[in-house]
Amino acid sequence: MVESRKERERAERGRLIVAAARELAEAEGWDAVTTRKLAEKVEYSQPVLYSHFKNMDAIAATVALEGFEELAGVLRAATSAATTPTEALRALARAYCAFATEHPALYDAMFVRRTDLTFGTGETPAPMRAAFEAFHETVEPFAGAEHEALTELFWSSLHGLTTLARTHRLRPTHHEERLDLLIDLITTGSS
Amino acid sequence: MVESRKERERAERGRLIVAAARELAEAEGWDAVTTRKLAEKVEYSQPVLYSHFKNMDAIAATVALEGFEELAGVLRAATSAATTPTEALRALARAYCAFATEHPALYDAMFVRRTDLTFGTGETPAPMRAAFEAFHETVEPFAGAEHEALTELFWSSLHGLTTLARTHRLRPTHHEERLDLLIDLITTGSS
DNA sequence: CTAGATTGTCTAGCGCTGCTAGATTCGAGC
DNA sequence: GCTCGAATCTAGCAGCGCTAGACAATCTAG
Repeated sequence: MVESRKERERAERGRLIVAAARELAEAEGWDAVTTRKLAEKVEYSQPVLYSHFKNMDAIAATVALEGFEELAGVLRAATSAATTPTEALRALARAYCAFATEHPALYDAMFVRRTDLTFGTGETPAPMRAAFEAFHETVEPFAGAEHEALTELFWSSLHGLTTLARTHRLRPTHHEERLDLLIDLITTGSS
Repeated sequence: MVESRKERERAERGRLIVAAARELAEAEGWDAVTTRKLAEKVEYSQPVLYSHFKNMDAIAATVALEGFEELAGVLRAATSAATTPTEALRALARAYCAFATEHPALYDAMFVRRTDLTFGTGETPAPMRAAFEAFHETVEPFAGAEHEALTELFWSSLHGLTTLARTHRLRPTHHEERLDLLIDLITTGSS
């Protein structure tokens, strides 16, 4: 069928656009991801971008979704290798920070840039829920009734550590020490 | 002396620019703070802005510095009213989050926007050191050798909580619960 | 195999941005 | 009142997100 071939080619070009946006963002930051540069990179004119996505923010949101899938995988891999709950917690924290450090632009799209991706509602996309679920499960052995709150707190703390460290607002040499301290507080916590 | 009058008027206009930028940012977000709008607001042409500041980022940085002064004052006031270390810690956390909530654009300039303000070095401006110092002192009763790290961690956790909450990435109804949990972890911590 | 319709793509342009060179106006000192 | 330097503005550059309308490629029907 001609239609299905066209559909496939079109989808392929959509993926090409997202990949180009991600590459450009990781290489030069999101400020450098302009419609003109992006169009040039995929070797089409600017209007083509708008036949695939509503606007630039939608492209960034798609990149973010890709990031959530990868993050969920990375977190799963990290915790599944651990043999004790504390080890799992530490592995999760390290994996999360490593992910943020290795893919700063991706992390920006996921957690820093303004986005209309909805968190914590029924419409939250599956990859986002999966990533959050990894936190939820790993924190479980250390939580009581406040399980949900501890999950959010742990995630928030890691988010704060990574973002402040990345923008040179924390001493760059003491990352491990801060992380160990966080793990320590949670594992020897009050619950 | 004529020169000193000119100097005064010039300084006054500088303050006017910063105030206008802050107002505009709080009212419509930093995206709306453009050189043209800013120039119109202070009733001068755009080039005048550049005779006071190197560029728009420098204006935002000056707004940020103003924010650090205010934050330091707010934190001092909050902790000084407390009678126990735990109360002080809780008051600090609440004051910090309240500050971030009440002045979102100011908070952005201080902690989210890319800036060339240097943290944690010898050249760090006094207001920034003062704000950090409030954290440092309040955390002290709960810290051992890792005093510095705990300060950074506590600050990072609050930063993570506020930024994620503000961008609708956390359940909006459970802010207090998360905050209490953080205080609980630190006060009953391992040290 | 060609004619016409449809789909896809591009060119050109709008109104905006940060920033600046060069013209112009203002005001102090004589 | 005039001159000269400083202060300020006008006008413009290059680039931004985004889109209308022109054009080209492709499919369908005769």
